[in-house]
Amino acid sequence: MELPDLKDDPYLKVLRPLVEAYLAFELIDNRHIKSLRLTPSQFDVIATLGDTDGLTCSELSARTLVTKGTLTGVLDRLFTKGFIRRDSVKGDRRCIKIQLTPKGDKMFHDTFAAHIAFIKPFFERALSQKDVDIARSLLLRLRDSFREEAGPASPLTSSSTE
Amino acid sequence: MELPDLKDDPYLKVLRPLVEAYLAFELIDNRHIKSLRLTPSQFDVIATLGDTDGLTCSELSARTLVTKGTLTGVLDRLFTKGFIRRDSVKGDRRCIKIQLTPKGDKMFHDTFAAHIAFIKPFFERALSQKDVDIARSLLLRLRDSFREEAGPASPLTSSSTE
DNA sequence: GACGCTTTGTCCTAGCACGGACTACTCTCT
DNA sequence: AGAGAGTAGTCCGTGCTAGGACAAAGCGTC
Repeated sequence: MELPDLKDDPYLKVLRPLVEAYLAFELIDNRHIKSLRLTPSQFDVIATLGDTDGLTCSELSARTLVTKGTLTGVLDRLFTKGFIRRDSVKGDRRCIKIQLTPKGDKMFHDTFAAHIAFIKPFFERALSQKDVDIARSLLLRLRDSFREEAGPASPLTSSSTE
Repeated sequence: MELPDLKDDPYLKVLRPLVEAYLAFELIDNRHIKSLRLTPSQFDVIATLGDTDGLTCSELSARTLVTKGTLTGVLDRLFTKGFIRRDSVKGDRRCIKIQLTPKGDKMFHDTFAAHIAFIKPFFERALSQKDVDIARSLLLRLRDSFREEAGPASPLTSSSTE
């Protein structure tokens, strides 16, 4: 994407690698998820629901990379696959509590740890322990630079700023 | 996405920052592109076509992040906006040469440098010159780790392995 | 209780992603 | 020349995305 010919610029020298590293990761990641007969969004939702006792749609879209509007369709497909239930919530008839079914829970336990184990060696192979710490720190500084003036950057991965 | 609770694992400590840094960048980047009344894919195509004397569809999809199948639609929309021409190629009637129109060329020159200038400060602010070199090296190692056993990873950003 | 304001989830539009199927054309090999 | 293999671009199906519009429901105030 918009990877410039002006890439000789010293500061932009990190743009391409950032994009390329992420895309290379994403390719591998998605390929593995696909082998589970899930889409990335579906995996995201199942992983987020795992080991909880149910979340509402808005909680789900806040904790995943799936926006509110998209969530409806993703949940529809997970529902027809039998992985989730939609229960009404006592006390607030606007909300719907999304929960994993036993089948969904099995999917979560069968695949989640396996997925992590699959991903991990790619990092181990590339970076030493020390490298990890350095990379982590630099990436977080970059992230924060982009987040700072980003306006309402949405609480996407707002998690621990760590 | 699939960001684990197992994130205490030392090697995965770099997964979240990688994803978050990229997404934070992408948010800013796309926001600016949108202000130009273009989509990221459209910008990608225009930037790639800029300062060339025309590319075929397959060259375009090799140099951008837009796949062959998606390209048709993207080009359709750029065509109706008057930014590109589709000319037949002498000597190979399978090919179509995609070229910027004067209007497209103006768009390219007006916006490309401006976009780079817009992005650059975010990097400058976060990283010193030295940091850039380190980050670059680590990210490239990560990228290559993911690319190695990636099978036919498609010549996406195959550019210089640098 | 009636007024407004916010939140929740759904639906809609335009656009993009991928991969597979398909047609049209070119190239290679015999 | 003819057969087979490869390439170029299009089209299709399924799914995802952002953002905006919307109705239903809850909350605050008077």
